[in-house]
Amino acid sequence: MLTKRQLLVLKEIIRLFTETGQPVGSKTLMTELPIHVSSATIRNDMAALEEQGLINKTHSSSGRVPSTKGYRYYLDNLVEPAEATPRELAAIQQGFGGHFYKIDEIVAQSARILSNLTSYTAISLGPEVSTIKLNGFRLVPLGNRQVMAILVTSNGNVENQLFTLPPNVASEDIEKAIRIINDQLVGMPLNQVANRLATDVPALLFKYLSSADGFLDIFGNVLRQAAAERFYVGGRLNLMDFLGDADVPQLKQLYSLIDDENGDINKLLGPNDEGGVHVRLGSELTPDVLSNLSLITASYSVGDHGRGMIALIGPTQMPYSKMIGLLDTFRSELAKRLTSYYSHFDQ
Amino acid sequence: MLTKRQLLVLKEIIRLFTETGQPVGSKTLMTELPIHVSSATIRNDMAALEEQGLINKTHSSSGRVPSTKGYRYYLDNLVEPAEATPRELAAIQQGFGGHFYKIDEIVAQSARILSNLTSYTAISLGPEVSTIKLNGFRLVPLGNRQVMAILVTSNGNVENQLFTLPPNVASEDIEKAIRIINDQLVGMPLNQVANRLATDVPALLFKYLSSADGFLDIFGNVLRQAAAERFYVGGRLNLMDFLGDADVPQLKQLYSLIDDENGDINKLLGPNDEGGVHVRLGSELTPDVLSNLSLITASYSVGDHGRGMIALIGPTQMPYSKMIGLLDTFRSELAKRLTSYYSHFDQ
DNA sequence: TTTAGCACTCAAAAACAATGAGTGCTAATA
DNA sequence: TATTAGCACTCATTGTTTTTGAGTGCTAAA
Repeated sequence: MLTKRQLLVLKEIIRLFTETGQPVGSKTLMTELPIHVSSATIRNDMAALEEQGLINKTHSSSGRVPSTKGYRYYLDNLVEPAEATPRELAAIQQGFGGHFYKIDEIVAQSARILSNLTSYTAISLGPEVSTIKLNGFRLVPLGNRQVMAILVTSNGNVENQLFTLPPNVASEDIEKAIRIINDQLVGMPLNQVANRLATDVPALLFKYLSSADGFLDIFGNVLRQAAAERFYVGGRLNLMDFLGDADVPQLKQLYSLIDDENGDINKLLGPNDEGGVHVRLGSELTPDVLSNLSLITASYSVGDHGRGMIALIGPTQMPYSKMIGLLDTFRSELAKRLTSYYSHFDQ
Repeated sequence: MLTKRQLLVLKEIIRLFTETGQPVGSKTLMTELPIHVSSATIRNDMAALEEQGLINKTHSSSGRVPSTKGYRYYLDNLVEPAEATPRELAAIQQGFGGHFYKIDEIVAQSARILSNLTSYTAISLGPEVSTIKLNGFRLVPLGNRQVMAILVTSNGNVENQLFTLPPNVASEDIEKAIRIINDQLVGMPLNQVANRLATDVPALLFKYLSSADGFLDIFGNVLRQAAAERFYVGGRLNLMDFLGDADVPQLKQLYSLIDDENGDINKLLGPNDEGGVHVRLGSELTPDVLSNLSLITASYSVGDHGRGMIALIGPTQMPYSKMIGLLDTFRSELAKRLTSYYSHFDQ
């Protein structure tokens, strides 16, 4: 349908537009293209490309700009991912170099590294498995009726929360509660634990304890924390650089979207079922705020510790070949780092 | 030096400019002022005010705008703080109504409430005392060589950090270390503890333990966390509303300033020695990014639990009388809430 | 199929005019 | 002496017109 030269023209338009941000005209293309044809010939090709909806004019006598459809075609057929440079690889590895005590620290760090590397905004979603189990639950009395609740999961995650006991709670009651929890629930997947907490566990506790209410709340709370899907954003401020000059209202909307801790981030990122690097842009993106942006996602797997996802928000005119290659390298480095982290808990 | 009518004119210019954001002309003033004089008379007064540098023209034939000096004069001599409305008071009290397990939760909440109430950006700095003492230090083993370090201070603050033991650490060593720490340091002000941690404590530990290095790191870390001055920002996004349309670079600078967790926030807020509500604006503010903004600070004291501070960043043309009154009410409500919180630890 | 040539389009910049809110000054007035 | 009416003047803002130039589509020749 499209000739080889026309594809070359499309590719070049995307390259130049990405570089300069300006519509690309036939004369410019004539000097930039590796082949030697006149500007009139290129104009004919451009007319064909426009016919297909792959490029657009900003006004009747302007140069051309790639359309969403054009980018889509480019991404599906033409783009050649560029390897990450040694310098980039080194930056990634150095970023992951330190010692981490929690998965979340690694995940947060991954968002920082990626945003630094790209100058875009990165969102990192840690690996998640439905098979995480409850490894233990403690209450550490700290004096003054303050107690710290600590929940440990099979993947080495630790959640804690401080709370204050009601005045009338007996300390043997606490110990009993702890014993019951640990006897009954340890070794069970977290979602099952949550289930039982909603069904038979309360009765069980009430059988032995005088007042189990506050206790249940706390346990439920920490459990929810442990099961919650957390994500980390790196390079928040970068949005301001690439998001159109002065579109402050859009900026604000975007930040609310990103900062919304309890909002469903998956709605934004999409499912992370398949491996590989995916790009969605413009009208392909669901919340309308993103309509002039581009979202690159890459999922990775950490053995049987589940799949995570890392995403990049940037302008539509991204250097895709570079970014796709970089993200591909990045996700495998991140997976490597997480695997090494988990190896402590696998013996 | 200035006549009564001139002051009235200044006050009215500030009121109108705050309301409309537009330069105020002599005709407008004529209709708005409570007294009846001609626009020419007002023009003469305006000339006098301009002579003093209290108001400015934006161009040679424009209306007048209050200068920084004009605002300063207004704040020092003319402003009449307005009482917080019952509705505002109710909002504050409702915001502080819930149960809090940590001081920091209250402080963070205070920033949220204040920013909601004002639509500006609020910074809240919790009460800080040099007399906080170390109440205890624990290490809770969690399995897999993971340990949670917990530090409790005399004001009920609890800091914790997760870490992993090196493979060769004996558990009796840990207990010994804990015992030494608690015997030697509990009851001592945090800064003294930090001091001793830098001087004689290491030797002490090394005397009894084979390897105390990682252990010291952890303790030092948690101690630093406990002693750190933390602040909370509410209504971050509001900056975008009142900071000039489209001055994205300034926005970005401001956010870096505010988000900088380890930066010295006191440099921004100034000392909180005196009580009362203070306003600084324009060129009176030190980081230049703030030069077209206004910063209202209010400090409060929570008995012998030290002094805290709450601040508001907004546009220079704020409704000062309202804001000053509101902040005054707010700080006393916050102090009340904190006092009630601390009362648990005072018996 | 490609290309030279040319008329045509239109955003952007520049030049110009009109409007009107607001000023400073002067001279008359209370 | 303080106030005011009157008037010429200034200048940001808005609207209009012109000019420019990059870029296009089309036609006819190579």
